[in-house]
Amino acid sequence: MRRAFYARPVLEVARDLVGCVVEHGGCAGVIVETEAYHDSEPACHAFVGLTPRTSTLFGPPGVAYVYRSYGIHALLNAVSEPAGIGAAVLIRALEPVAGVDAMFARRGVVRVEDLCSGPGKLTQALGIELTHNGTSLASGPIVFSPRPAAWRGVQVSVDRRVGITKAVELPWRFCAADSRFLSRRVRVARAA
DNA sequence: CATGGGATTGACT
DNA sequence: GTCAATCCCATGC
Repeated sequence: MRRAFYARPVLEVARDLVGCVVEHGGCAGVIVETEAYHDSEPACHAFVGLTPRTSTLFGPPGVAYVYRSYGIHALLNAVSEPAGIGAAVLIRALEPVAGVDAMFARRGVVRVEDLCSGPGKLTQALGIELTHNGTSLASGPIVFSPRPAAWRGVQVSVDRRVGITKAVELPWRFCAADSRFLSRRVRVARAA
């Protein structure tokens, strides 16, 4: 997708990225789970303002923001909203569609459901590293492309974000309904 | 310069 | 269900 796709409200970008394709390292997968982050809320790294770490988030949209989580995992985000606004979409899970053998080799698991069903898993499966921070999602090496025809009308479920301690109430997680490749099940809304 | 806290995962009880 | 691994960076002295 071009830059204009990402230069929109991050909630729209997060929803619209479900069903799109991510390619890297000879592998590809369809995005089945995303989360939105915005500098107006404390769960977002950009909440603290412009620092060396957050400069990617405040930069131009359509760029990869990759950072290390828990000292171990690289997490992939798509910088969104116009430059000057710190916002990004976290890619949390993929349905593997190409290069599955390479994914198994990188992951060392036996079930296809374990390849990309989490934000740290999918970066390992695709060989995405911290050095990809700041690279264009249009020209690569990580490339995002529009929904294949079969995903054009995908049903998207909404849920609260996973693994955060602040702004936990915001319904900013978007999942392909009924996908078996999610990092966790969508929590069904409880009756009031 | 020292400290502390994670947008997680996998191994283990 | 619990818990440690491990590193980047924001913050505070």
